[in-house]
Amino acid sequence: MVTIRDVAGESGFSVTTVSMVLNDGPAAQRISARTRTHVWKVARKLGYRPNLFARSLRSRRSQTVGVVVFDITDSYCTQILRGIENHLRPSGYFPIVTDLQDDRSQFHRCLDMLLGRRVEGIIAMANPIYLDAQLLSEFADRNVPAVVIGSELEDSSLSSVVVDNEAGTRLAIQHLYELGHSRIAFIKGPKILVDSTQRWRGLETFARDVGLRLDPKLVLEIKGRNSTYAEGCQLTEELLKRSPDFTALVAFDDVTACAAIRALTQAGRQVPKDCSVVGFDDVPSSAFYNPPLTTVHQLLEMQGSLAAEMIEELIKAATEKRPVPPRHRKVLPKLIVRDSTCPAPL
Amino acid sequence: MVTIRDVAGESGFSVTTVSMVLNDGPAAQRISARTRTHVWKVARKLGYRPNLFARSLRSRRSQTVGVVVFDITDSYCTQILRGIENHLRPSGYFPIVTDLQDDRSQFHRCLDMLLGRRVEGIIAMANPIYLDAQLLSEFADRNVPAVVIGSELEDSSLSSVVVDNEAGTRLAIQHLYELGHSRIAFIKGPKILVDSTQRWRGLETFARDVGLRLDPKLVLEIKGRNSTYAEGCQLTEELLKRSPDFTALVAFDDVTACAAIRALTQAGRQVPKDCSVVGFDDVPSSAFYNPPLTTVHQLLEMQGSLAAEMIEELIKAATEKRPVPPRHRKVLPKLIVRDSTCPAPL
DNA sequence: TGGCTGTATTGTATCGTTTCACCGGAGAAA
DNA sequence: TTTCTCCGGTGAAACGATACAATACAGCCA
Repeated sequence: MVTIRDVAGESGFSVTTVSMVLNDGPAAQRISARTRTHVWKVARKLGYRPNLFARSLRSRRSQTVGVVVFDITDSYCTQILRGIENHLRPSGYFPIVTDLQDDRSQFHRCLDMLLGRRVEGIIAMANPIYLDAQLLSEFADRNVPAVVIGSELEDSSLSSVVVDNEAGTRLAIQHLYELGHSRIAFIKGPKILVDSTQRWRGLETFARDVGLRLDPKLVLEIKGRNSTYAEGCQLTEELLKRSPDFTALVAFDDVTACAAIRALTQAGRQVPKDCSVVGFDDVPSSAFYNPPLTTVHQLLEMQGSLAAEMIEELIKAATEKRPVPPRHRKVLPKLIVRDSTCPAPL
Repeated sequence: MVTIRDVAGESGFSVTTVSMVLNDGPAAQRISARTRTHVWKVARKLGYRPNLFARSLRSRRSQTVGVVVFDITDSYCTQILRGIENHLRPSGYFPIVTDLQDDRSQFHRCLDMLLGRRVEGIIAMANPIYLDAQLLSEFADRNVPAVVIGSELEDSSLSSVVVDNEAGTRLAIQHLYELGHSRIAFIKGPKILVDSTQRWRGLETFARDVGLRLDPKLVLEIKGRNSTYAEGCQLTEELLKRSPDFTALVAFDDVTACAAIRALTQAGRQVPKDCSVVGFDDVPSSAFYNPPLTTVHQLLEMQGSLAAEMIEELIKAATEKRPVPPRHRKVLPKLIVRDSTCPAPL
């Protein structure tokens, strides 16, 4: 293994000079251009790779950011991850990922792991079921800059990035309204999720704004802690039983929407001809559903990118011992129209 | 930050002793039990966390394994990742993940990243389109133990883990055969993938074994470099045009199978009543398709786990300068029967 | 000549561990 | 008594980088 000392020896300059040149920081400007190019050439020739352990040990900077995902097999997490990574790369930070595996109790282990590896900041994806305010307050305790994605923390000292749920469902119902639907059924999300309330509010306010009546008989709610395919099917069957004359359905999310389509198909109703369905999230498989699903797309990659940008700011502020107030950003989703919606039957 | 020196001072023992005790290696056996418990107690009391940079710098061991995924947003990769992580954790290794982002040209960057972080071994997920033998030979050049998942490398010096494709498709066609189907259509995978050949061989040999005739008119092949929903639809339409009397279809993979179901539905044929469909891979969304898909499940988590086990062996061998021959393991998939298959119409 | 300035470069301590050779003393063997 | 052997533990030198203060030297003015 070739060390900085080897480069120094071969180039005829001191290790200090080599270090300054290779780091290409402000200090490198004090070194003459001739020396700089020469040192670079020698380093390249010898195939020098700085030892990150030595570097981090001395400089007390790890150049890493910890990322806590609640389930690495969930595309929600990985799309965000993609955004984080791409944003972090140019700045020289490296993401270190730990997976909660949908298990709240692993949070401590993950956090310890990251702190043990001396990450300079942490980005956490908050499945509200697993990651609550109490758990998140640990970040503050440990005195590490942190950004949370997917949980609104207006009152907290943590920064956050969230999707604008209300705007999203407005897009969804507006789309159906413009297609001429007026008998619309709804499956609301579980009460414990703030997303549920926000998404519902978007539907309600739009309906009020345009004077659309929402029939309470056509509104059902997921009882479980989170949405499942099975419950989606079951609630749809219940809706059909209650009042089979609806021509469109807005589901809390894509899982529920797909389940609804399945149940409608099973009941002999064709989607979208007999009933339009719209979801929320735009999970990757929704584009290939039978039929392809009209849904609200969260810009997950962008959310990751934003979070990365914010954590970089926080880290910079922290190293300069400059206090910064937490920031809260909300990203606007957009409607993706596919084949699960069509004009209302006359 | 509390260091080992603080623990030494507080406990009254030397740094060396503390180090030996806390590492709990063979050397710790030379220290009396009284001392050991005392040191542990002090370390816990002070909240001591060893500095991994210092440790790795001195010991020349990073306790990390590099993982190269070809696309982090692909559930194939993340399920394997889950298996790797769970296997690695108890042994104290930490996986460091880099993402090729479906871009072959990023391979060098990823590899450099990992080697720069001094990983002790590498596990690579081989999407054969992006990761070929030529690229993989780099591992050998860089002299780092490596295991490849998803690419058969019998002749190579690299170790590998693969799914038994042939056994998988045998299960698929056997299932249809037992349901009474004899007019079966097939969509073969792209020629450049070895998986395609292997999966086809499983179908052929089973047919030969039971005396089932495969009509060449009912066999189509994906022309693109990899399977897509669009081409799956198109090929299914072509099959229907050629000879609409088939009662079952075996697709190369789940994407193709879902596309086939979509195309069949569009053409007015109900699945499974008019035509059974079976896929391969069991991607998570297949369980929620309309209808839920019968498919061949690859034990991805187990594949990851196996790869992790193998890399640990290789690392151990390498540190002991003991040569080990590459190993090649093949895991048996299993059939998951859902609602896209049913007995053949009489 | 001497003193001053600024630029280009250097020497050395240091980060927090592990490693390796060594050591004091107690008991056993000679 | 002397020598040996363990046992239980220690001191100091790495590991490979960065930080900081210091220095050599050329150029310039008085």
